Amino acid sequence: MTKYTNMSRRERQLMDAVYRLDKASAKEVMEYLDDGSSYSTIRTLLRKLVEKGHIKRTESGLKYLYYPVVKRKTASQNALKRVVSTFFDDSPMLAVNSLLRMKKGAITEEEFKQIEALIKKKK
Amino acid sequence: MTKYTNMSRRERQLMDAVYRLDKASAKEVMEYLDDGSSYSTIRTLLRKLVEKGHIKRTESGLKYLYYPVVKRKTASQNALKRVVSTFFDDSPMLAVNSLLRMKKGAITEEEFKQIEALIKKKK
DNA sequence: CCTGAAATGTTAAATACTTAACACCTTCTG
DNA sequence: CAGAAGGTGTTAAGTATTTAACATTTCAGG
Repeated sequence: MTKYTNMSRRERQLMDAVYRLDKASAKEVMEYLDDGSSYSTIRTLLRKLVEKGHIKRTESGLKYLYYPVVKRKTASQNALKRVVSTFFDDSPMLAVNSLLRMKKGAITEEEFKQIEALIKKKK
Repeated sequence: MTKYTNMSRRERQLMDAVYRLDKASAKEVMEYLDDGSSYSTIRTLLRKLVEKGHIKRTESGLKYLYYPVVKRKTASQNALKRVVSTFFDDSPMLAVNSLLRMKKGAITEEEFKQIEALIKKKK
């Protein structure tokens, strides 16, 4: 039984915005998305996300700031897992491969060192 | 203006199934998902995806096999890009980092060689 | 042949998502 | 202190998604 608790398209879109902005007012989210939706619409969507427990909000002066319930780090791991599972046969290494190819420009010395260190730790 | 042509929740779910199965009949998709949806439901969803141009189908005996229009490789790159952009500040290297940490168990000699080769090519 | 299994095609109701209008509440400013 | 600016809360209509029923087709076996 595949559980099926993902978000709707729009909810996902809003969540992505909130994750990128880290913590944002309705206005900031609206400006970030910049897709013509009214301020009212964005507010309603954010409220729904709060109701569903995906984000919380905190007062900041007279307005609210919204932020994700699941920490960015956790969410990023989940997102990667999903991609790895769907497209890379559950092999993180295949995904690494793909990312390295994707990267524009050279890999700097520093980046190289970092990867090397991680790999050593693993071995 | 953020364009907003993503799929619905359910569509995304079906597409993921099709990508994992590579090419599958409605029945196979249903069994893969195993979420209690009726066969009829799965078929309707697949038909919609065909209508929207996300998948195609080909006859195989008396049934149809469905397969994605966008190749697995392309789709995987897009998916990675989205995650990297949302959660890793557009830095593929940060995502690599995260993937290496995620990987269970050690990194084999072969895997290490492969990464090394890729990095060399980049430098 | 004729019947059942395994598909498919079509359609429509139920639910969920999406959008935005309208009314109200604080500040700030002239 | 009136009213504009920038917030908020509530509500409801319009769309899209989601589900599944029902009718139809094809083919294999008795």
